[in-house]
Amino acid sequence: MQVHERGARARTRQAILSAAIDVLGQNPGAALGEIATAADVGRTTLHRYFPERSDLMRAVAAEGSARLDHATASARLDEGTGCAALLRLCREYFDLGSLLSLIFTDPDCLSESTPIVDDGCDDRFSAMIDRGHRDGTIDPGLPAPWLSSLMWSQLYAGWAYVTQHGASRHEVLNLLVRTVDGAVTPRTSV
Amino acid sequence: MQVHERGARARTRQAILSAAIDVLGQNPGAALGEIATAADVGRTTLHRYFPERSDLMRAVAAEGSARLDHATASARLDEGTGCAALLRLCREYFDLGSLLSLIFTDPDCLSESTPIVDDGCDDRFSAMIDRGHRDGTIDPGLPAPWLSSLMWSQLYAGWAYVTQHGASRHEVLNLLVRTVDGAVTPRTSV
DNA sequence: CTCTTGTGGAACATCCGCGTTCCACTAGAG
DNA sequence: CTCTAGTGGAACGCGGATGTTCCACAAGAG
Repeated sequence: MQVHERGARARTRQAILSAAIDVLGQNPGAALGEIATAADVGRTTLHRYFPERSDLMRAVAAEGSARLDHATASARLDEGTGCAALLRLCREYFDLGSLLSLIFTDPDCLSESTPIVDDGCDDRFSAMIDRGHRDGTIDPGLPAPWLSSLMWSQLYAGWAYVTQHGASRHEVLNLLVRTVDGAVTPRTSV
Repeated sequence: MQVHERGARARTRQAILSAAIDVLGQNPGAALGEIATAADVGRTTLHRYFPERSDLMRAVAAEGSARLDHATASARLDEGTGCAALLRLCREYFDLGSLLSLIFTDPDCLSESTPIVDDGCDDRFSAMIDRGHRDGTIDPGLPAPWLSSLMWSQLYAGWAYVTQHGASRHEVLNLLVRTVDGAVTPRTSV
């Protein structure tokens, strides 16, 4: 039954990739043995799916980019005010979980597949920020690249806060949205 | 002249430590040879000052903690409103430069010497935030530990922005202060 | 000058992660 | 049952980083 074979192989491959994202997020220089242990497979099996470390890194980058693109699509960046879209994006990205650590601690990993994070060169993101500048929901003094850095750093801080302090994802997400909202909203009094 | 000898040894030791902070900040797993090259000394000399890698790491942690404490003291956390003190702290910490990268990419490194960063367990920091909560300059809905995470993540984002985008330190610091200020200031309209 | 100090280079043994190979075990298809 | 796919363990060679030793060189003190 080839379908079952593919199912088993696909399942193992996915387990390795998920474990790799978790482990590499906390330690980009982790040994392959650690990843194999985390995935609950032997190191031999890992090498059977990804002969060299670089093969695994490429697959991790592809998986991460796919999850990232899915989250971006779910945020519907072109709907509502610029600020509302930005906060929707924060909520979607926050669900990426441990992938946030990997994106932040190993920027070069994903940057070759999807150079979104560091460079603010994502057209959709820039367009969203520009819309916010025009509709008055985002401070025009804050350029899109800086807001990209701002958002990613707070996402990482929030995720680290959850994992290290054992706080509720929901509560931390609320704090995060609150501070991002406050940071980008034009100051009415001043 | 023992003074001169001590001066020479202290100078070399300091050069190694500064180079280690720079190099390890960009790559926590850097080889000792890279650090030695960056410090413009031979690998033999590095081992003469720090026999094992762990010795160097400890010294780096001590040096980082010292710089951190000095910056904290310069911010005079007990003067002015809570928000003003927080922004002063951001300005002082931003001057730490490449040490920011090390603190953020290798949290375990300094956490044993000065567990400030992740835990919001610094009493002076908590007192400053509490004062801000009372004097109305910091949103009472934002707890001190989260503001600590927020501040550090923004500092790292700002430093990375300077090093990668080649932006002016002054401009980036202004953006940083602007967004931190907006994030913590209570919303008057809402 | 000589002697001490600080240094750098070369060589070496060692350790650890990587990549490979081979073999034994288990579960499901037939 | 047999056969096959998938897996895990043991062992090996390789390469890079580490830690050590020895020796040569330069600069300043005496």
